[in-house]
Amino acid sequence: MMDKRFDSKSIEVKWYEKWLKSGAFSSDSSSQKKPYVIMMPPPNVTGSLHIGHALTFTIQDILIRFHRMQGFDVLWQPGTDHAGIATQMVVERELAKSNITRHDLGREKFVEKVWEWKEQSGGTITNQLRALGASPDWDKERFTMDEGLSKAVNYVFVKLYKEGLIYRDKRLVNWDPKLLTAISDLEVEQRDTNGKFWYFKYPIQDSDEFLTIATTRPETMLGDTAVAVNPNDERYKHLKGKNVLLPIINRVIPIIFDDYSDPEKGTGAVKITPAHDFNDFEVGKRHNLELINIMNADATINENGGKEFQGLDRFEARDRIIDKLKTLNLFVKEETITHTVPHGDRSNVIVEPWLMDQWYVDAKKMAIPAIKAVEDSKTTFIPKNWDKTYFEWMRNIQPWCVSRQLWWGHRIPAWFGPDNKVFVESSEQEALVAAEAFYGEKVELTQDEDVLDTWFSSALWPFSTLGWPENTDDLTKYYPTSVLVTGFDIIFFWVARMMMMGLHFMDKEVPFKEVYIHALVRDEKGQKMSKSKGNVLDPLDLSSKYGADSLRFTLAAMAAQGRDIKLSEERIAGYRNFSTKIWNGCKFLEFNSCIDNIDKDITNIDLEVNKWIINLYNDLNIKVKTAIKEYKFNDAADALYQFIWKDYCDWYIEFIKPILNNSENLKDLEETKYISINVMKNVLLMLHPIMPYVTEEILENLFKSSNFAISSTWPEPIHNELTSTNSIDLIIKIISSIRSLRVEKNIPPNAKIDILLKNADEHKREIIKNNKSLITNLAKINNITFVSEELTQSENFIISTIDELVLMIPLDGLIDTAAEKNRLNKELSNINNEIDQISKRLNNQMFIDKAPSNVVEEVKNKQKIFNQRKSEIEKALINL
RNA sequence: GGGCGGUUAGCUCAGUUGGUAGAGCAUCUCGUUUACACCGAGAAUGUCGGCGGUUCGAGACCGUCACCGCCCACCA
Repeated sequence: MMDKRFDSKSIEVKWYEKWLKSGAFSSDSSSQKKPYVIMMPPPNVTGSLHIGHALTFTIQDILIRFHRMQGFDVLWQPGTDHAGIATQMVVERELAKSNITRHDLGREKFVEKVWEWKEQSGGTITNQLRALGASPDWDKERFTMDEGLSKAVNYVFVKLYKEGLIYRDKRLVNWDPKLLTAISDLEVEQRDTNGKFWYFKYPIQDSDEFLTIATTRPETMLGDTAVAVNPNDERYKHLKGKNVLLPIINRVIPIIFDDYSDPEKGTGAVKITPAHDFNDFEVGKRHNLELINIMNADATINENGGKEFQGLDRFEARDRIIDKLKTLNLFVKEETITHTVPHGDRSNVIVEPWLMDQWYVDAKKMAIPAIKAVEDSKTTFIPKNWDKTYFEWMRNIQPWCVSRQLWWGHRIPAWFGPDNKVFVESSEQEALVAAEAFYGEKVELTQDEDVLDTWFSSALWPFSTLGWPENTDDLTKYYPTSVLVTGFDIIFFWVARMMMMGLHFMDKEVPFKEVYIHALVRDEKGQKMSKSKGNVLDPLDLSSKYGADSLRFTLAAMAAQGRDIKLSEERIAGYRNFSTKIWNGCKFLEFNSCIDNIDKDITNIDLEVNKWIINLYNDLNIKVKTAIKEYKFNDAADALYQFIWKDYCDWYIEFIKPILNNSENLKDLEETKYISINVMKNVLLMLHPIMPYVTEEILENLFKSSNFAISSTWPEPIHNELTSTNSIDLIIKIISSIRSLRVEKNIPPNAKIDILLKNADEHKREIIKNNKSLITNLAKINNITFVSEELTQSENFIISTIDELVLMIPLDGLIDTAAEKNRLNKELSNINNEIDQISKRLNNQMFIDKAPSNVVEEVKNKQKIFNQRKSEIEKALINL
């Protein structure tokens, strides 16, 4: 005898091994099958699996398993991302434990260390993926820094440079003074911060007047090269052509007139620091202002800030400057404000706009075809409205700063000659050749120290993983890919950039035809999960506690919900119960040796119950297939849950118990064994993409199947020549009514009672007679008698109405008259409400005239039934 | 400031061509009949955020207000 509970843990490892060994995960570019391709968003090699990964990979695995069963040549391309900053930080932290910095090691040694670390722990996340049951083509696993992909990165950089789409520029960058690297706009997070607004007086040259300015960053005044006022600001019109004397530094700087200055803000006069503020930089360009850089890379004040402050940290300098201005009597006031301040998303420190040379991609130009492709529906977003987000960003895209002052990453293939002339070539040899041609002699070159933004290589992922720039079979067959599955948080970081690069390099072909955007997982209160809040749900814990299947089913069931998924552990526990339910239901079939008939060929299906479950199964088959194709995973999960638990286990199994126990009627027995097992087998196959483990285990262990679900074909509807019949639905209604009355009237569970049925027409009598045993068994009654219209209601009956049917239970002396009156009155008032509603509609001539006739008919029919029920209950009340 | 969402049962949420509201969980009552107590049977539960409009008919469509959330840009 099997265990009552299904033990997920013991079978998961076993099945994963079996799948791997069977080659089920492998794609085959030489097969004639049509391709279905998903590029797995490569997780950070430093990472470990969090619940968001679990969601995205579960969805992808469902799609992959589904399409594999649909007969596609499926490629789910796995891999990991070198994650420049993140990985470098991890390894630096490791080194810090032994009091070593990366500078102690030097670049080459450090990078070696990172590779070592990657070899050791880089496989963590992919191993965790296996625990989830993910079925990518592991043989094709790639890493963004492996040889082939690095070659692609190099090729792209050089090509784009030569096309003028990559260039070097000196402008303000977002400088992270902790990580000591530039970061892109997207890596900057604006955070609400409590700060202060300080007002200072700048003395006007050759005058007793002062100009009062306001600032949130007093330290930047050391680099001021102007004060701006609005040309239309009456208060300052008289200052045209004047200068102010910058306090402390004692630099004479002009008062300039520029629309940038907003008379409503602060004092209407704004200090201009072109080297340390993005807006001021633009103003500076317009007015030809000097750019004075006052900071070092670590955000300490440099020599341009004056002896007094040189070497101080920016915040310390700020305090000192305020003090100094106070002593100079130039301090006016301070206000406490909340404002947004840019922070580095990795370092969490305030970033400084800093003037320097960096490499940029001309994103504006590259975005044009990427925008058009979505406008023309070459690529579509699901849900549709995400294309707005995409357009919004793409149409306002800024130059993409792709250089990073890190050591871990793809080193930029640029070499500098003696006079800083740059040579961008795919190798040092080629750069040397180019330099020699340029200078007319052999020269020494030094390679650019910087590496590329990690997203630069990720942007190539859909084709670099397939062997590009070589023209491989994989590339021909699998590009463009079918769908990209991801969260909305990386539409900008990744989706947009893959579109740009894909269209540019792959012969104007989009990298994916569809982009399915799913929600982000939050905790049960809707908060972002984070380690510091301690509200993290670890998918591996959950998986080992409840089984990977339960976690997967939960995520699928919640997948279609809004933007956020609020995940609670209880929900997963609920679906763990579902696996147990399936297991037990199937055990019942096994116990009744239904498997004997799994391959029988029975064509005539006679029993109503069997026809009934077949019809429900056929509906389910279409529903699940459609739902998955439309990315409505919750619909698929709900439909399966409903069918298995309610329809199959609660009703069908109960219905067939007497048939299976009665070996006298061999024909019914054989038919029922055959249908019960085949329907369940097919449902398990349909469930397999969502719950791969339990389905495999049941098919093999209980149903003795020799084929794996993973490589089975998707089941088809069966016996769909059967005309649908509602007879079982009527039976179910009758049983439910009787049960309901029993509980309400406190009729002992084991008391066998009789029931009387009134108002049953020939057709209904036929159905009820044919299925009498179902009713008597499940409602625990003795007998059903049809009675005529004339039978008078007496106090010996309790009644219930099912459409026009009247169900009566004779109960001599057992009726609590008052309670029964109560119940009937309540029912009556419900019915009256319904009748009121219906009458209102039917009395409305406009409704009769304008509504479609079938709707009107429906309402009239309802009216008839409710009126019948009303009169029955009124009769009963009178007789009480 | 620009954009995108949300507001439905105690909780979490479904509800795609407008026909009169559903699921899971939680709650309460009853029950161990040989698949399952991670179970079964039953019960209770809603002015579908407010107001206005379109319509015979609105949870759904339009307008407007309120509250909540997210993204982008900014507050010198």
